[in-house]
Amino acid sequence: MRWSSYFIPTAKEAPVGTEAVSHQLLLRAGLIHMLTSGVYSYLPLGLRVLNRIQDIIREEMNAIGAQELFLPCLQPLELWQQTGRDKTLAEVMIRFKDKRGKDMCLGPTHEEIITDLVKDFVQSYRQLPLVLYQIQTKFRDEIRPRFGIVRACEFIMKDAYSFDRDKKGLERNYQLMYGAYEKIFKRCNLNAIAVKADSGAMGGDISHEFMVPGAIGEDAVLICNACGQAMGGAQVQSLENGSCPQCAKGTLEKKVAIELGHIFQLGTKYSQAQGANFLDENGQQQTIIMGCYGIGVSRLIAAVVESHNDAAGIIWPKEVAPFDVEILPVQMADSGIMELAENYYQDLSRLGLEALIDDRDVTAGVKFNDADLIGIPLRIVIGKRTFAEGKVEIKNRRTGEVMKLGKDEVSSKIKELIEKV
RNA sequence: CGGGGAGUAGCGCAGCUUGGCUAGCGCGCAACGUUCGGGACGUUGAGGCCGUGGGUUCAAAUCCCACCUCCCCGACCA
Repeated sequence: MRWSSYFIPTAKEAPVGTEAVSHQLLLRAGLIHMLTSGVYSYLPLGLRVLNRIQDIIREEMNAIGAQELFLPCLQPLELWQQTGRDKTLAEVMIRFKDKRGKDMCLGPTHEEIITDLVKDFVQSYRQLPLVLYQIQTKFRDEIRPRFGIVRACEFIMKDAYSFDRDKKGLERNYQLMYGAYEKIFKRCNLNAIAVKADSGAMGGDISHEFMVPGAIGEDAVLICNACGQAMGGAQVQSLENGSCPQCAKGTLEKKVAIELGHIFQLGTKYSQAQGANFLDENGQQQTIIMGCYGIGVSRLIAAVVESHNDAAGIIWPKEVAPFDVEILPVQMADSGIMELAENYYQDLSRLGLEALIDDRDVTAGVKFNDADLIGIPLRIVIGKRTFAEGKVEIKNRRTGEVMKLGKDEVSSKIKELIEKV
């Protein structure tokens, strides 16, 4: 992409009232824009990051045999009345009547919808297990939206649902999801820790939350300073200032954290209420055993920025960066420099790399500062300082390290350099 | 919903206490010139229902009342 014609509205100052670093940087770097409280637009740069995170999630979900589908967010309230969650989720549910006066809502989550779907198509144990997932917009009229896209009223979630004939199958799928979640967060360069959690409005017995401790967050985790054991959920309250129940040696340190994902062994809460049954090999009717597994996809963007930034801006991990490389020609008036920049741009796209070339006619300082702000991991700086000697500079956004390369080596070595970022 | 703060140009702010003439400043934006490796400089210019509605007054950004919106702290959640 050419910066001059690409929509990246960067800002020097953070908008008033923003507190979280990730919120400020996402706004300043032109990734998101607020429409109203808790409702955000994703601008081209933000959408690129979102897409890369979604790609990672899809790969890991598909790898454990989950199948992607896409459910409606426009939903009849009667499905929610079957489980009673029209009442338990009443606070956050956005409800309205359609033209015929029918009660409708915008889906705050999708357990009822998927159970209704599966009920219609699964009749036999031969069709189980089944694991389905989607990446979808959820609507929750949050009591208090916070920290930009960390808690939004309209947000993107990956939600997966497992359907098994017995508890053993559920436990197996639960473990597979657990493993996939660890991989997803690791690939996003997030230091997530899994803690046992309360099931809350979802229901069921066992559940785990994946938390990333940091400067902000709406949750808290306790971490033992001796054995490293992490605890969350109800334990945060009950064990605060206590000694570690795991090793009995260390004390527990409280840290705020962002909840990235939550997995639940639901059991039969929904299948029973909605009549999702199957026949076993003896012709006996059984209730499907369910699990559900959520990741706050849009929230991950904020969590990554919260974990990877410095005073100058965002430092994208290469796995989720909106571009692989930024090409920064310093002297626009120098035709040799511009030609080389254009050649790199062509070469990189031939190599399958996403490059952003800053072809704006602005001073070097503006380009350097904006480059730091939007945080592309690797930067090729072409300027007269080194151009005359046939060299260009490669700068690592994270370390600040600058390497000089012969101008003809760049295209052949760039992939290797990106790998090492 | 309870408690606190704030709405003045695209963004950041001053002015309000003690009403008064054409509502200012910085950034950004447009044009021209000089600059050109870490947010350059000069000149000129465009851009405002001062959150909304009502009231007080000769006169309201400023005083009074009501409402709306946003942010921060609590309960909820990915």
